[in-house]
Amino acid sequence: MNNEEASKPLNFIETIIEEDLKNNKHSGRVHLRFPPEPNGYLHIGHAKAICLNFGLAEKYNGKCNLRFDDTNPVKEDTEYVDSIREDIHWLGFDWEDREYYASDYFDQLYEWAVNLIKKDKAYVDESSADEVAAHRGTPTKPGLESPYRNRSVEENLDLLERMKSGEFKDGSKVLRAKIDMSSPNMHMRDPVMYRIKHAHHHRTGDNWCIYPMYDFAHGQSDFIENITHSFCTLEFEVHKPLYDWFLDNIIDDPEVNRTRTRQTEFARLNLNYTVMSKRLLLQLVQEKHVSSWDDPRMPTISGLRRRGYTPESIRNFADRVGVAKRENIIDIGFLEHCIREDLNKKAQRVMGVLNPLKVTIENYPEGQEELLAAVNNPEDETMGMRKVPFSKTLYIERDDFMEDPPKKFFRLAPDREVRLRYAYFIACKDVIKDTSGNITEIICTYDPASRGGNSPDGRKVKATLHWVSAKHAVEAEVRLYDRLFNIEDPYKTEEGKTFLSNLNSESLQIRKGYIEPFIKDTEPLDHFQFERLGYFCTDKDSTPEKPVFNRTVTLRDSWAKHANK
RNA sequence: UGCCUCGUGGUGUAAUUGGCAACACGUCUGACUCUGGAUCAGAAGAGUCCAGGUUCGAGCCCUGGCGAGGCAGCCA
Repeated sequence: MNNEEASKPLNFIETIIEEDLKNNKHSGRVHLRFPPEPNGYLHIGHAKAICLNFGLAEKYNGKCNLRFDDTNPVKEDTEYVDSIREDIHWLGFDWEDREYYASDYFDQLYEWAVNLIKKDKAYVDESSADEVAAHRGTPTKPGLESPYRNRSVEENLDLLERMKSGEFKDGSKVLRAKIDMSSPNMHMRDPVMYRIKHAHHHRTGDNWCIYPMYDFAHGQSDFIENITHSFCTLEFEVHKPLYDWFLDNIIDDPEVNRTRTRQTEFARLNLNYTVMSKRLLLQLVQEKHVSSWDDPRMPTISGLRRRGYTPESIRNFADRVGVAKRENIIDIGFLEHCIREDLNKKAQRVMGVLNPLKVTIENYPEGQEELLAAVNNPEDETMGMRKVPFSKTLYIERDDFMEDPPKKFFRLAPDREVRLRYAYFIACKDVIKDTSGNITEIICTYDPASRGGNSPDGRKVKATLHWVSAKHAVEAEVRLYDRLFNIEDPYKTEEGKTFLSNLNSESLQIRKGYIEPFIKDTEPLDHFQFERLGYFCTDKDSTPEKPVFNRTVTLRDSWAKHANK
């Protein structure tokens, strides 16, 4: 731990860990785990949990396991385990050889279930699912005991064995813990431990036809792996008494029980202008509202990666949003701040025009070309310089010219002079329009003495524009992304509508861009700043013949802010 | 009308045995600038959900309210 870390105030989770360390509860060990279910792609909310668990392990010189919580074969798939592995590694974390699966523990769990029956703490119930639900009561009304609750140990043992051997149909029987049907905590009302599912499991194949429930697998998995602290999100808070009940009834040694893992809950991450539920993200993918799980508009880690987010920016974001128990909604602008901050330091600068306006420099010699020196990154001298070609016919951004400019518009206008970055001062002399009055071209003159961007007489210009030589420009597809939803809270809908009605129909706009030749050899995941426009990232669809860029985020734009007022 | 958890600037997170409510993002000024970017300097913005109580002193302790979220899958 460095000094900066040591002086930073602790969050409530670090306080718990340090307290346990101080009391030597686990002999100085900190051993955590990140336990995703492989039923979907990881999103930025998971990134918070990943950074929390792996980050804490790093900070306290401990370990963090990756454990797939794969107790429900009908929802899970190896495609998801592969993506989860890739995403965590990409974020920069490593679980070494500690990649575990809840399904690794099926034998042990079964043995514990048998033991619980022997202690008369579990029974086989053959009520239907509807009956079980009806008998459970409601949060305000106690439940009713099942008619099968008091079978003999022998009968229960026999029935469980036969459930396991495949004798019964799905849904016909369950194994339940015998706890308290009148508990004020619904989860303690004889929770289901095992259900019958004749389904193929991505790892255990057809070995099993009964599968443990989350509650009967999670705490025990933590225990088996010798986890010291089990961090999960708030919705599991009401499960904690059950987490403890199973372990208390499984572990016979009181000393082991005293030091075993404890669950601590924290508030999950929420972001405005997006949704963070795997179910809804799956729906967006399946119904083709987005192209895939890694569509750059998705809040998935793979989507953010493709969008151009860096691991550092996400880790920094996770670190800075902090962790607490109260519900929170983080402004997506804060995530954007984090990526701008990182890319500002790292990104290669390049000039590109996305909405071109042709400029002819009338006093520039026909056929002449020259190379002008440009800085690759003003924030990082070591990134060096490059040459940008200049010629008589250029493109500038259409927004950078106004025939009749308002008061605070500094850019190009008739008879006004501006600088072309790293090139020359130019002044607008004429405007050419088509028959319907649209501007098709502007005619400018340049000042040869201002080569490189400064005029020897010291005169100032109020604006510097980016530009590209028409002849040398590389054509590219540029994908401009915006927020996926129109409103902060996509769940807020009119009567009878779903979150889909809040989808932003303009979240993707495709443009043909003209980029300086420097980007010719770009490869997927390269980051650039297109000067004055934003940060861009080469897409995986990109080819040398047809480069494709995704806009990660715009630059901050105080003019746009002013213009919108 | 049950149980659990949580209420601190617009947003998020702090305030370690009670001691002038701090930091970040955002917002607004100004400086600088070959990116209306970055950077730098500054400002506004909460008296800590409410009401009582203990105390010289309460965001923190006590009591009572109010509000928000979670819990009734053979999902996790």
